[in-house]
Amino acid sequence: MNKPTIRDVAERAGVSTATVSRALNEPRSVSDELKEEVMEAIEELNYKPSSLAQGLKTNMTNTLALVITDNESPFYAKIMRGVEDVALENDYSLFVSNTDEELKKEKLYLEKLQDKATDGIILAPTGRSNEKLNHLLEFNTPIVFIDRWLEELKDRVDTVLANNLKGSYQAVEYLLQKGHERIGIITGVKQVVSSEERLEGYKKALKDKEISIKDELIVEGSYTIEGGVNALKTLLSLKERPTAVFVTNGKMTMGALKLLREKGYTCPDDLSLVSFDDFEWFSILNPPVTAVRQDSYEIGTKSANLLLKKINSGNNESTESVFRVGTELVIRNSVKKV
Amino acid sequence: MNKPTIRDVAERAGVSTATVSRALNEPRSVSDELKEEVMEAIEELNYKPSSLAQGLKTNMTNTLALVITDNESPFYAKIMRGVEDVALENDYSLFVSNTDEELKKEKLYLEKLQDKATDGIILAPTGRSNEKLNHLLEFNTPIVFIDRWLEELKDRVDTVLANNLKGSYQAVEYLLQKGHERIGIITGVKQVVSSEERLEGYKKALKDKEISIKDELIVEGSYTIEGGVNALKTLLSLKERPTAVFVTNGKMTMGALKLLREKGYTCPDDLSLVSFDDFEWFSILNPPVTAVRQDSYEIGTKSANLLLKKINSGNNESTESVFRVGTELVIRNSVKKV
DNA sequence: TAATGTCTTGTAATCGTTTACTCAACTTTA
DNA sequence: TAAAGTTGAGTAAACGATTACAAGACATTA
Repeated sequence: MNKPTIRDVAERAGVSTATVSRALNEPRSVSDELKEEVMEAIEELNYKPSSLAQGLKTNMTNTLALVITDNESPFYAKIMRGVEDVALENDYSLFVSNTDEELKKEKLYLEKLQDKATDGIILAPTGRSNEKLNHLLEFNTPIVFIDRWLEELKDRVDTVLANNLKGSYQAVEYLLQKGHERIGIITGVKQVVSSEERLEGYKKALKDKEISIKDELIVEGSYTIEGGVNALKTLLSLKERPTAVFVTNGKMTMGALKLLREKGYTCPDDLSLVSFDDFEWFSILNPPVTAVRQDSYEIGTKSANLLLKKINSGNNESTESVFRVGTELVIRNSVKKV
Repeated sequence: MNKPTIRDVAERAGVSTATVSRALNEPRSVSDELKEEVMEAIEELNYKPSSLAQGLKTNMTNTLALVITDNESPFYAKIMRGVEDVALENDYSLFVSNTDEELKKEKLYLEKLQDKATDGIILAPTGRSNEKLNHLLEFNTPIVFIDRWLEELKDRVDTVLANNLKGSYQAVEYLLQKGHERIGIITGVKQVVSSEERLEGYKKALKDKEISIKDELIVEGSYTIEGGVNALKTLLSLKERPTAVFVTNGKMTMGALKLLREKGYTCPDDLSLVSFDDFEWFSILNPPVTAVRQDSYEIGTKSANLLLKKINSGNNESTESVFRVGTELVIRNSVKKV
């Protein structure tokens, strides 16, 4: 059976297509009798207006896109939830895609989105600028960044992200309170703000306690499990080992814990650990891991609401530009007092 | 700046819109000179054909939809990855939505998809039939089920799912080998095949060893963390406790482990445990959890490929109807010998 | 009663593509 | 050299909605 069109409905109800359209879009302008006839026909045929045709005519598709780096990460999975909930509430559908931190894939997806005529895009940029993004901006597609931003576009695109500096500061401050002074940090992907900010929080906390910052204690883990493993390996091979590490995202924490287990080290006895990102399963680990929780669901809802506001206002200028979402240190048992 | 249309390109290249369209869709039918002119104009304007208009004309949108119950579950997150990878390879975009096991949300999303004119849908049905699904089928939208199916639609819709019975059987067989005889099972959502099959595997393994099946050892956990907690509570409150439990999905395993920790029980000393679903973090738990791994990535790729085949063949009849993906028992340390 | 305004409805153009038809300009063939 | 075939282009009609415009039927007003 073919999908019914507005013409089928019109015919069945004995009215013009204009009347059907009006019955649906501005019900008050149609008489009650006709309205009823129309609705009946719609019901009988299971008619739903074609979004394609509507979109073509109205230039609105009621579609958003979420472009993240990895939907398997609980961090992004929760963000996606937030975005989806807001989208659903406002009757928008959602495209989702993963870039795997690859600029190439980011470009590819943005290009596809250009022609899908998405009403707006929420993007976690991989870090470098790219021409497809500029095309989209030229054509006034509303865009909101999450978790990261691009320096060159900072004044044209709003960003929603956690208060990385504060969260990071709290984590390291906590380690200091517990008596640790030789604290390693495993950092994320270079050129990505969230990563840089977390490093800064670490430095600031140390500085405030007048503890010198040692380059050897700063190791890059590039936000992956493997990276976490290797970075911790490096830290553990230091002549003078750190007594604690601050791991700046959940995936790398997973890697770090894996390595500790393999090497037969126990946490926190041999090494204390605090993680940025708090995953659900942290609480059933042995020991339960102390972590900085960022409210990723809120990053999702906030960015989606922001995007919708832009779409609806038709105003594509950003005013406030950076929106911070709170963090919270969840203290468990992976840090020992020294 | 406004999005350039095919007319803008045609004008700039000094040809008709038909030529532009042909240059893009059947390059051999256009002379090299004109083709070059056209391509140049396209480049200069950053022109991308409007999918909306194309879709309206051709009835193909190059869009798939994935409707799952929970993208935060690693099981579905991996499936999504599989689907996305296949989609990207074939130049399709992907809508994703969560039903939270709610029939109401399932209906809502399916209804939205009807008018978006998605080329095909991959659905993890919540378990009960629904009229929106029937509408879609009436209008010949290709659909593939994953992880579950609906009895009434079994002959009209193909399904891709794990070999639940075998995986389950292996898990319980393993427990039996280790000397356990009083084995509890925490089952999933009722009316859902994957859940029923896992229960059956459990029963079959017991029967084959001529161990009687006790109703009190079968408790429903409805696939949620909370459910896992409560179900295990029930099992532990039995006069005669089981020495092992088989937990039939990863989320409930999380709940079970949570409860054990709270109660101060240790695994496997106080209770052995095997999980259906193998999550990445199982290996860093204490003890690492023995689990049945289902290749969810393959469920994703297989279902997507199947769907694409249906879309391309225009043939919406299902022939084989059920596709099974292998499982594997990953033995770690959560089962002790008795 | 005629003029004016309001309320409903229909007609037809339009959004940006694709594609069935045409047709002119060459090639080929006998 | 004339008939037939091949190529490469353009014209214009869809696809399924929305909406400016027109117009008929009433109600209102002077």
